[in-house]
Amino acid sequence: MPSPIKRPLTLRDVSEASGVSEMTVSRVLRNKGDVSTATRQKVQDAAKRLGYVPNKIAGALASQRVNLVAVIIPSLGNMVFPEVLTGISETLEDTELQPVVGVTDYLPEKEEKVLFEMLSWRPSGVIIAGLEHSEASSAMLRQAGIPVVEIMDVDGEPIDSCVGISHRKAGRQMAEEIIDAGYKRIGFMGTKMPLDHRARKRFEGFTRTLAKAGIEIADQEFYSGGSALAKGREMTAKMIDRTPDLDFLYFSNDMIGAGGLLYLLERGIDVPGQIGLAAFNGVELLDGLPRKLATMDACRREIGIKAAQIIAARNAGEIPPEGEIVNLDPKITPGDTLRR
Amino acid sequence: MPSPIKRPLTLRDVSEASGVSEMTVSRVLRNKGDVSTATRQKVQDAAKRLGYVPNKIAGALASQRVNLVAVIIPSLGNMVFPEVLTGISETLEDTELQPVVGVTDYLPEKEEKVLFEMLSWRPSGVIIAGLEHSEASSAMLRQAGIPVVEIMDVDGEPIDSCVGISHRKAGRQMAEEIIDAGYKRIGFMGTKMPLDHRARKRFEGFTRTLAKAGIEIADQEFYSGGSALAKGREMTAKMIDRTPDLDFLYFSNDMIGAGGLLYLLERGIDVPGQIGLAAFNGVELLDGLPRKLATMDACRREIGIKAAQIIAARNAGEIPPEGEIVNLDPKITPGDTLRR
DNA sequence: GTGAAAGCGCTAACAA
DNA sequence: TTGTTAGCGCTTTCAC
Repeated sequence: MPSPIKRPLTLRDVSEASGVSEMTVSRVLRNKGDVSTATRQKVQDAAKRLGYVPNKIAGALASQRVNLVAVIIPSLGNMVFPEVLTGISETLEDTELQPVVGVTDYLPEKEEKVLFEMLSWRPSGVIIAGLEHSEASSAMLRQAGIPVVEIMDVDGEPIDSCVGISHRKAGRQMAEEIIDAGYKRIGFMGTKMPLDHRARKRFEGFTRTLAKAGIEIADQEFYSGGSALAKGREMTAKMIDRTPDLDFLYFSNDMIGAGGLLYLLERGIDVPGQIGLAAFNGVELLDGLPRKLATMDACRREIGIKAAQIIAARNAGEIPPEGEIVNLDPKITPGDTLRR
Repeated sequence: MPSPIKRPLTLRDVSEASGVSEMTVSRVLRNKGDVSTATRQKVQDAAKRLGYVPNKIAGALASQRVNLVAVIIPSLGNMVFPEVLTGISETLEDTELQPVVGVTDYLPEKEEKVLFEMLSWRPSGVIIAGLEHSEASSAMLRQAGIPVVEIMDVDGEPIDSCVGISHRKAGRQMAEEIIDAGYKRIGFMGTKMPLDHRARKRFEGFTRTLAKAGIEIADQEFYSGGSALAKGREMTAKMIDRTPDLDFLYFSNDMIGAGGLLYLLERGIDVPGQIGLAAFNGVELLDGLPRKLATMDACRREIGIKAAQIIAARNAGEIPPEGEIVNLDPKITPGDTLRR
């Protein structure tokens, strides 16, 4: 049993316990430089026996290298972001880099705070959601002198690199699909979030394309807070009540779309005969629904993977520090709530 | 526009730019000690103008204090854990502490790795899910010399403090409820995860209580991977096909429960008349379902809040470093899938 | 293959 | 109120 020392152990403790100089102990513990098998063994034994945990703070300060990647996202409650994180983690697992997550709750001030906080740990790179940042945040990112990858969106001016989809195009594509299918009286439901720029861009792309075809949104409804599934249900009820001649509902996310779908089916409304439905995101959840909701894949895992690859490559010095723009292609899943 | 310096700025830069000693600059930037308003102003101006971001690595090393709390959870995809995180974040927001999340994927080896990694940053405390850890992990936690709070579960021997519910009791309570309602032919569906000890304990509490009433699980089914909603649907279909005389289905989580519910309703089966249903977790999602699924609240936010409070109090030296055990009481939400 | 010395950028403790 | 000195625990560099 290891001795119950309260003060955290230092290299020196291992050095003394093994009779090897601190420097050599350090080398063994980092697998750096040539060390004879004998001393290596002595050191490893001692370290293990004592339960030594190296102090990264000191290591980072001395080496001027911190193998952390700051990942800044708006929320963890959305499922969309955990999926991006999965892609990032998977990719970084093959490197010495480690992701550290910060959450902004879609608030620019909080983004600023979180960013400042993370940069003060001198990470090797930053992956941050969105292209819209406050003056201060942009300045910090630019000054940081480390690779920065803005993700999820490509509609705008990246600071450095950028991996995502065009949400304007996503909105446009869905609108085209709906127009092609012959729907005319279209209702929209979304979140009451002026700061969710991606949702806003999708909406813009959507309405503009409809407008070009001479169609205007016939009704719309926004929500905030609460269970998205329940909100989708409620909003749908309200909307088809208020505007009974709607023949299509476009939801800004899958969860409210699922709520709407469940409600319509319960009411015995023919989907997609009487009313067509589409949403956005392509979350796994949808697989279990009674009918497959038309949606659009936002390439979340791919975004995470690509972003992490960019950081890793830059960190390894493989890529000249140049901005790279990766514009992924969101694909429509027609499902069976969109008549053909 | 700030000058485009590539080397990160140091205190010294601010000191030179403001004509104030490094030490006083440090004081201003940390709001520590008395500094005249004049110098304070000078320093703040200079820091802002240069875009100085303090180096926490150096600060932490010098002060021997790191205001980080390591939070170690099995997964981010489960919604349960983001909710715990929310409670933790909220609570720590009022302090100088910051949560840092690590994910284990329910793998003990990964837990060990993540723990080692996090401890090497010398955090001020650890919040870790579960009471079951490898020898090495337990040793690290014990040796760390910082407050450790094990969360989600109280059925076992905590290393230090512990906040959670008794999953055995949760299983027992649900079994009692079902027995009281007069159900006799009970099917169980859960995850194929020998390492999810909490699910295991719930199952044990459940079956034992049934056994005491002379009831045995009539059928069971386990899944892994994929969309939980879809799996719930599939498993339910398979099970009521295989064992048509079942009058109750108990699901180990709400998502598969929801899938089962949707399936049964679609098939036109009377719930809870012909078949009763219950699940576990009390996730918000359930609010939007056609029928309210009976479930049990696992007090997730509360657990996060309480755990963070313990760490914060210990960190502030308010509480003698003694193990505290908080046994929360999970409450049954009967919903309307359990006949009375 | 191994060790000694000199910092990394900041803060504690003390002095002025 | 302000400044000086001496590290924090490690790694870099260079000598052996």
